[in-house]
Amino acid sequence: MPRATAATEKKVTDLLKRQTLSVTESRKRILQLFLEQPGALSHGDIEKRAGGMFDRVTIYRTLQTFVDRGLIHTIPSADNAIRYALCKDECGDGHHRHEHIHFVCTECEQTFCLDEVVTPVIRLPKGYSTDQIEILVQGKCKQCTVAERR
Amino acid sequence: MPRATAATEKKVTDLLKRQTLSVTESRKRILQLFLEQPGALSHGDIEKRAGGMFDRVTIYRTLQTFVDRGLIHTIPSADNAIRYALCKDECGDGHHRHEHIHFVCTECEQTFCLDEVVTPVIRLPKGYSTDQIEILVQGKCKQCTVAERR
DNA sequence: AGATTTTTGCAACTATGTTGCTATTTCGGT
DNA sequence: ACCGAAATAGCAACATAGTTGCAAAAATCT
Repeated sequence: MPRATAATEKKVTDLLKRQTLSVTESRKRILQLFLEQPGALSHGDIEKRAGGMFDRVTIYRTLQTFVDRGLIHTIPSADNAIRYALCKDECGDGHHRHEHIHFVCTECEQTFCLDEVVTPVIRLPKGYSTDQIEILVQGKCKQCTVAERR
Repeated sequence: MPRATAATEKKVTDLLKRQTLSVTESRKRILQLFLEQPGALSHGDIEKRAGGMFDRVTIYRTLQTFVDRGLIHTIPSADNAIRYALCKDECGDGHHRHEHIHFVCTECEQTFCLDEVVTPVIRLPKGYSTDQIEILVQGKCKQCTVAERR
């Protein structure tokens, strides 16, 4: 877990300022963790990777703040461990607009956003209305498929 | 929460025997809870509805057993509360085959299986393979929509 | 730099989920 | 209907996850 370079330091600071959030150590560090790697992170993942640098409560609150401001979004799961991933720029204060699906790899156990796969329209029976659609695909990811062929 | 009639008593007993599970009070009661109402139930829901009749651990283990035997299936959620719903007959020992989507109502907060809505095929990028697809739609359900019009 | 506002860390608490062990219940055979 | 073997339930203890109130510390504004 590399320390922040000047460049990433500036990047996370900018992201926070853009959301009019005060720039604090924990926010910078947690945001950096998301930028450092492609997958989604659970609260527990962050706690481990931050290495006891912050209080658990701070991490909970920071994640909640990021979700509220549209910096990250939640990904449901079947194992009682909500994961969080960075949002693209379209998400703003309290509004999340996600058209992509989420992929859970059974090999590396990572969860990714597949931005290039758009959620299809789901036709519901009469009387039902749709607010939001979440698509969770489980399988083997690209990296793990390649790794296995070797 | 009505006590089991002779008819439902027989029904749950038959369901359990069909899976070669021993017929115990807790299994009968928990299965009955699922049959009594249309929505999905979380562990907590069952604990409440069973009214302290069984130990928490028993409920956890019973749910796990039911999932293993294909009597019920899990539904992921974004609020760290896995829900369980009855399976149709196609699910057997260790194999779950679900083609339906799940609907979460924002009004009544219930989760249902929409058996009539089939999960679409999702085309993934090269290198990814699919084991399972879970579709979670959030919105307002039929009952709540009707209730509001009155 | 100082006042104000926001955020953090701590403590305490609730809820959720797991494991090992023993007592009880269920089931198959008679 | 009863008995022994096997499965299940309950208990205790523990582990993990998430919440709230409050005082100390840090960030922001001017």
